[in-house]
Amino acid sequence: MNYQIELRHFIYFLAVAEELHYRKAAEKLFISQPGLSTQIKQMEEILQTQLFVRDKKKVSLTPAGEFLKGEVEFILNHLEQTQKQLKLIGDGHSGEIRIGFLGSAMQNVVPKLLLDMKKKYPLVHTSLEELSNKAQISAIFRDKLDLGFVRLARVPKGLKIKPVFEDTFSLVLPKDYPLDEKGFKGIHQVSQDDFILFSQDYSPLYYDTVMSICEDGGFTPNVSHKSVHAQTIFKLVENNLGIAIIPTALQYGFQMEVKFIELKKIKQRAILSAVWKEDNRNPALQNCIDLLLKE
Amino acid sequence: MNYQIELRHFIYFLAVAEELHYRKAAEKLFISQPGLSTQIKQMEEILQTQLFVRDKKKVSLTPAGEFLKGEVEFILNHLEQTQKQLKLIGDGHSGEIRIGFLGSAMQNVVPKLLLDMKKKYPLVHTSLEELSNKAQISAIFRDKLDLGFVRLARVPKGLKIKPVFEDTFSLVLPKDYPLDEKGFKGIHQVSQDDFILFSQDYSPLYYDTVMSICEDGGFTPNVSHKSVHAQTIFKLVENNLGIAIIPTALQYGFQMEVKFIELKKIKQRAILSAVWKEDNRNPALQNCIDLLLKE
DNA sequence: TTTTTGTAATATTTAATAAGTATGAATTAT
DNA sequence: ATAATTCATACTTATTAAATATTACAAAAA
Repeated sequence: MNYQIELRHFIYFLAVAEELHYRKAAEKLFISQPGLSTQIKQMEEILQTQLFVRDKKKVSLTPAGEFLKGEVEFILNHLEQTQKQLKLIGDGHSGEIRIGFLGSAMQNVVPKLLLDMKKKYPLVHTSLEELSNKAQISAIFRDKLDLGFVRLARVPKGLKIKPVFEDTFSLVLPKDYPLDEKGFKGIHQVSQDDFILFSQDYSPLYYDTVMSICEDGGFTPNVSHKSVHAQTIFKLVENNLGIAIIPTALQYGFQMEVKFIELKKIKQRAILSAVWKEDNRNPALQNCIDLLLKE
Repeated sequence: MNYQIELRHFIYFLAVAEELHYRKAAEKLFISQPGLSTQIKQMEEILQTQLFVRDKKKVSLTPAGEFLKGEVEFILNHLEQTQKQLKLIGDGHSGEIRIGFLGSAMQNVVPKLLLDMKKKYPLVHTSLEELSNKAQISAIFRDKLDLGFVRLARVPKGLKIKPVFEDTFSLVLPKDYPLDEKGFKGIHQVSQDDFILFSQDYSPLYYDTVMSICEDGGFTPNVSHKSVHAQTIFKLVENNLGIAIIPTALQYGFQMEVKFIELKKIKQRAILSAVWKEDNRNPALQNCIDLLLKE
């Protein structure tokens, strides 16, 4: 008596509305004609609206039926589309990946990944956010980020980390500094200068690495300024407030009056790593990581 | 084995997606928990997509499930509306338009529209609901509302927005405040007062506009209270807890012991806009919009 | 530790109901 | 007339949703 309308009703209705003929519609649906009759009748009862006029020898739609036909076509199409879309998302071919990164990852790793993703999974959207190491780790834990690009040696339990880019370090010097690529023999030559570094808090690994570079050169650097922005560091160097050591990749993309000397002979490397949560449920993420690590 | 998805599945799914708890969802649906479990499982099989993660002790949605939740909300709302429309058409009327509005739209725009509609389309029913900007946008997206009246500068993709009423702002002052229309020279005269505003969350555009009015007056307002109801704001002003700036139209329709000074010389205007979904399928809506925009 | 509590998943049975068969009534065509 | 075609009704069968009872597992409490 008090049934609920179901999609089956809509499918049957549409067949009758198209054929305007119960037997033919029933054949198309591979059910018996009486079954179809009762279902349509039931449907009219549930909706409390007459949908067809059975006018002795021919069936036709009422205005309400005409309206419903349009709606049912829309609903069934929309449903089909939804199912397709759903399957894609479930298989990781669609959806969204939220990526966090350090500014320095924007020089090569991240853009390359975005291009590869777009090529292989054009339906996957990405959202990008520049964040500190710490903020990325925390965001990944809270499931606010799927993938991060950090400079860290290790990460808390539950997260996975893989190096994705290894870079040399470079000295950043003011344009008029009395030393150039040719004259450069070793890091000890700048031991008397003030140093401008990324703050320890922002990237402990970077900080420790730079310290060890200087130690290997036989001195402890005099750190005059700390910053979290490459832009700021360059600006300070430009204004003769000190010199810096940065991952080489960072020298591209800024318009600055400074010069660089790449520290090729030094063993330390600036390592950028990808981080993600082991049990992340985003199906698109695995595809993304596979793409990132495949080479 | 090879079943077909049914609306029942969607209704069950939505309950679980909302409660994230099988037993509670089952109770809400007045069915048994095992029945619900099997139906959801069947649904996942039919769709060939995992929708929930049952993580021993807690249930959560997969990205695919998250996507489906939004779609199901839309589909079920649309269906409900379709049934209502169908019944009206079957009964010889011609449909229903569901309108949402901010309280301030009730002073002129909405009543006028209702009168015009009644005159031109007497068989079209309207349902009205007072909602915040945000709630209207969300309801329009989920097909719970056909037309909204908001104060927003822009709306998400897929929605259309058109200004329909431009209003000045007015100062709201306590009855005994030592300033009146004659003595009023500019907004700077009230720069020392506390301000009571509609909350930023409720109407960001209003908030920003009031801020810019004060900035133009050379000060940053000291906001002491925020509210979402004009009634409350007037009450607070009446009790000398501060002064307010509101769209002028709001001053009508309330019985309050406050006085108003219209800020005629100020360039900012309170703009009320109509919003609707581009691909809304309600046939009565287009007529309504035409009527609304024709002047 | 063991017990209790709260959770979802199985197994089995029962009840609801969609769909089938057979048939009838009404209409048109021959 | 008679036959053929249409949809509706009565009744039966087969399918399947949903209920009951139970299990399995984990977390919280004793």
